[in-house]
Amino acid sequence: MTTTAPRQTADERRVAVLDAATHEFAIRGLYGASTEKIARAAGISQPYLFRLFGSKKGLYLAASKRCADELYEVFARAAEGKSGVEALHAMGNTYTEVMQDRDRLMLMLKSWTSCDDPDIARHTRSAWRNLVDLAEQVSGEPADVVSRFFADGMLITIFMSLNLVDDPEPWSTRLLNACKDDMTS
Amino acid sequence: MTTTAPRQTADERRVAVLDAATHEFAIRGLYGASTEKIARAAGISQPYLFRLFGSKKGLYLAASKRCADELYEVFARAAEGKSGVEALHAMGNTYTEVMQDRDRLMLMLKSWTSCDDPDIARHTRSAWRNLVDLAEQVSGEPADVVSRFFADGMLITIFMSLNLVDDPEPWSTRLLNACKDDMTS
DNA sequence: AAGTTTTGGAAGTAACCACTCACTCTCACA
DNA sequence: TGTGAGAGTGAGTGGTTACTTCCAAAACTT
Repeated sequence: MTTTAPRQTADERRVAVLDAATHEFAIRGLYGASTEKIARAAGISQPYLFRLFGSKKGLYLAASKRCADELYEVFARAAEGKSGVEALHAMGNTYTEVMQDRDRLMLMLKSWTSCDDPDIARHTRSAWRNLVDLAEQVSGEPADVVSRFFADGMLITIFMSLNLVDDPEPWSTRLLNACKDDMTS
Repeated sequence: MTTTAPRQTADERRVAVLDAATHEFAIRGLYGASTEKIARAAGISQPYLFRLFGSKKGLYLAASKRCADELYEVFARAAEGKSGVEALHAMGNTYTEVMQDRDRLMLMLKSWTSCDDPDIARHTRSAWRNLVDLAEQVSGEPADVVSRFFADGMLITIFMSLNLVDDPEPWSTRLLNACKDDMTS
């Protein structure tokens, strides 16, 4: 008597695959990750993964897109009903929370820096444009304030990827404190 | 009558291999780049590449290290005889010049964001520590000024990798102008 | 001239890769 | 009860990969 695995809809499977893919791509990148490992981690066979997402790059873009969309949503919700620097601070606070999820952090970062693939570059540019538009419109602050918001965000992001937040050094603590002061409340 | 290729010393070859490796790793990253292609681009066979550098990761680290060392040197020379924000501005100006070399830019960025490998992470942290120490000591400015210097640098770097400097959009120009204003002179 | 070191490569090896083909099984519904 | 659509995979396929073994020839040393 063999136990029959419960069936799922394709959409449910897609979510599971995206979760596994986010993890693998975050660690090893587009080229380093293996579709076989992703499929097994999602509990399906490798051929089915290709049926669901077409190609490895298709899967990468889907995972990357989901990440970017979620970040946008979180930002928009955080700033709801706020304006000015108050809105920016709300977004900044949310950002550091969201990026505690290391898979999310590393996948975003990898997409931002893997722009030698034109498809990834196009997606990344549009994700950035959306975020900047949101920050400018919702805050109404001038470019130098918004610029500083994103610049501080980038430094924090790089330092998080280097694990300098959980495992700090004196110099990194100095810089982080300074830029957190004007990014969050 | 076959023309005999002139022999070179191992050190000369190593330089050629590092040049080729910097290019390939910058575009495709540690996992995506092929040692075969790097060897051919450097004008040698693949086995000899492994003799010169031991392993693919060894080569990656060597290329990455050379890049970081050169950046440090360039910074130190730019700030020579200067202090305060003047020193930072000199370093900022040099930075944007140096990073015109896209191979250098992308390889640095890839190292900063490929920290799931402990060896790469260790190297990246120490490179960052050196740069921050230099900026703090040579400028003598407080942490918030130095922090802003690096934060602006990060935003510029990401935007350069996204080609938003050579192929700008209105929103990116706004942000870039704002942060260039207080990073360079 | 003999011997040693160093530069350099031809020819593998074993593992892994993205992706395909042909196929089975389940289940909703007519 | 039968049929068709969607869920799911075993077994490949052709190609690439990092890395090794072993050998050759040039160049330096004595």
